[in-house]
Amino acid sequence: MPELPEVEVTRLGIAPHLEGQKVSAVKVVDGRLRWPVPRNLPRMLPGQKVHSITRRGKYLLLQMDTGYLLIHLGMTGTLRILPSTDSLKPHDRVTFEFGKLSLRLHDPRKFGAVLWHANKKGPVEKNTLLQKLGVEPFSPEFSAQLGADVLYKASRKRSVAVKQFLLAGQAVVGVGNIYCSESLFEAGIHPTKAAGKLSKPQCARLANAVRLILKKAIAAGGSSLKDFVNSEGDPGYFMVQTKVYDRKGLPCKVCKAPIVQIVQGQRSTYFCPQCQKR
DNA sequence: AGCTCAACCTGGCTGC
DNA sequence: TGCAGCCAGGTTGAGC
Repeated sequence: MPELPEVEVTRLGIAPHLEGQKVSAVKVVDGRLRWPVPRNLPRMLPGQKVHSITRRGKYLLLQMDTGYLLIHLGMTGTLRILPSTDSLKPHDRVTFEFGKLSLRLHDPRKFGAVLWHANKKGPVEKNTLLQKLGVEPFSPEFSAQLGADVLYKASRKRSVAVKQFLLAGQAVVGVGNIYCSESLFEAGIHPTKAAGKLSKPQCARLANAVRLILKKAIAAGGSSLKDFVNSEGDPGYFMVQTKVYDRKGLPCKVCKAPIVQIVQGQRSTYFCPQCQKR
C-alpha cells in the first residue's frame, strides 16, 4: 500500500534497526523487478554500513559506504525487519542480512525496484529517477506560505485534469491515487478541473489539503510501529478512514450526496459531486 | 513539451 | 464449484 505515508512509516520502522549496522549478506531471490536488481549487490554490499535511511518521494535511500541503495515499493511492496532465521515466503524478492536480522522486500506484483547509485556518479539527488521529482510536501519549499505558489506556477497552461496533474508528482511528490482523491475532496476541488484553471485560492487550499492528508496518514501508521519487528502479518500500517476513496455510491460524509467514481488516466477517481466544485 | 495510453506482474474478487 | 474477466496502492516510455 505504498503512497508516501506508507513509505515514510516504513522508513521510520526500519531505520532504528538498520542505521549503523553492517550488511552481512544479500540474497536476490527474484531480481526481475521493475528493473533488474543489480547483479553485483550480493558481492558489493556485504561489509558496508548503513549510514542513514532517508526518503525522496516514494523512494527509500539507504546511504552505504560507496553509494546509495534505492528502494521503491511499487504497488505491492513491503519491507520488513525479521529474525534472519525466519524462512523466506512466497513473493519475498530480496533479503538483506544484518547478522541476526533480515530486511526483506516482499513484492507480489514486482513493480518495486532495488537500485544502486554509486557515489562516483555524483550526488544521489542527481539520479535520473530522483531528479525529475517535484518538491517534498513537508519541505520548506512547500510550506503553508509557498505551497500554493508551487502548485500555481507548475500548473499554468496545463490542460490536464488536476487529479492527473497532482498524481503525476511533477509539482509535489508523494500523493498517490488514494490520497489524491482525498486531497481534492478536502480542498473542495472537482477532479476534472483543468490544472491550468485553478485559482490561487484553490491552489492554496489544495497545498494545505495535501499536507494535512499525508500528515494524518503518517500519524495513523506511526501509531502501530511498535509491532514492526514481529515476523508475522503486515508492516503495521492501517489506512486512515477515507472520505471518498473506494466509497462509490455511499453517502458523502459531509453532505450525504452519493460519492461518484470516474476513471482518469486509467486510474479510479472518487469525488463528491456536491462538495467539489470546478 | 504535453497528453494519452500500453506495459510491467500477480492475486483476489465478481459474476456467470 | 470453476473459471473468465476485471480491478488493484506506481511509474516509465512510446507515439502523436
